[in-house]
Amino acid sequence: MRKCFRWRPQPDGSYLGVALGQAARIWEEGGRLCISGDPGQYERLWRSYFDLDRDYDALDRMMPDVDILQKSLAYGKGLHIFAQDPWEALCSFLFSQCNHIPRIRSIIESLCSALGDPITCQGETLYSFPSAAQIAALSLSDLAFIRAGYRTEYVLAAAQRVAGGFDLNALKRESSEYARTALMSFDGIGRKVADCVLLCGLGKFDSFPVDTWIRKALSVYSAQVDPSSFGDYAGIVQQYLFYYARSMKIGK
DNA sequence: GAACAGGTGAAGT
DNA sequence: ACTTCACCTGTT
Repeated sequence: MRKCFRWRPQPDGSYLGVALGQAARIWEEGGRLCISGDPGQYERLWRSYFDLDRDYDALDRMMPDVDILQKSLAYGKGLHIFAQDPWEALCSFLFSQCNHIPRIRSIIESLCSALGDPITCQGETLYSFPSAAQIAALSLSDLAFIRAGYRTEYVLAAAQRVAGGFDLNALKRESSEYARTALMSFDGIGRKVADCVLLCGLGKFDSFPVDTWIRKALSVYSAQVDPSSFGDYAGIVQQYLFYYARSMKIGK
């Protein structure tokens, strides 16, 4: 839920969201995750999207005895990294630069509700994330309504490139290094955004995005962390750290 | 109303 | 190679 901007809490405690063109309601019942829809849809979509087959508890045994890492692990217990669509992840993290989470959300929501396809789920209407082609068909001034400032140009240029044939999904099969370099060739994508897309959009769990919160937390606790020592759990460690640092406002 | 926000890229040392 | 700054705009 942390790095995903499209699941909204509902009055009854459940969450409503859209992913990969499908809508669902999710809630917790007796400590277990429940997802609306039929078993076929679960197998096809949600099982991999919510990353339900990974052993997140492996970190309990692997996490070094470093104060802040242990605190983060205890605090964020239960977190999962969602397998977002690469294009949606790319846009979301382009919007995220120098922005607060509520504003990122509102930019994405206005984009989706204006351009996405409507999907009904249990009486609610939600909207899919617009494809690159849908966005590429518009001009910069057409897109002014999303109020994303200078980031709109980045997203429009990326949309034109992806709609023109750049295959983001194909990067899943490449090495993290190759995919990172490819992502950083987009205007407005630097190391941090690229690493977020690697982790949340391309399933590269060795990616460890370093943002201001991670930087501050590590420096306040004067902790030395070598992401590569975590192997394919680096991204999950990063999520624990981020969530803890952000919630505690470490360094503020 | 200034300062800042889950960065980036260009220009300046 | 390291430091500084502008970039759009909503919130604090």
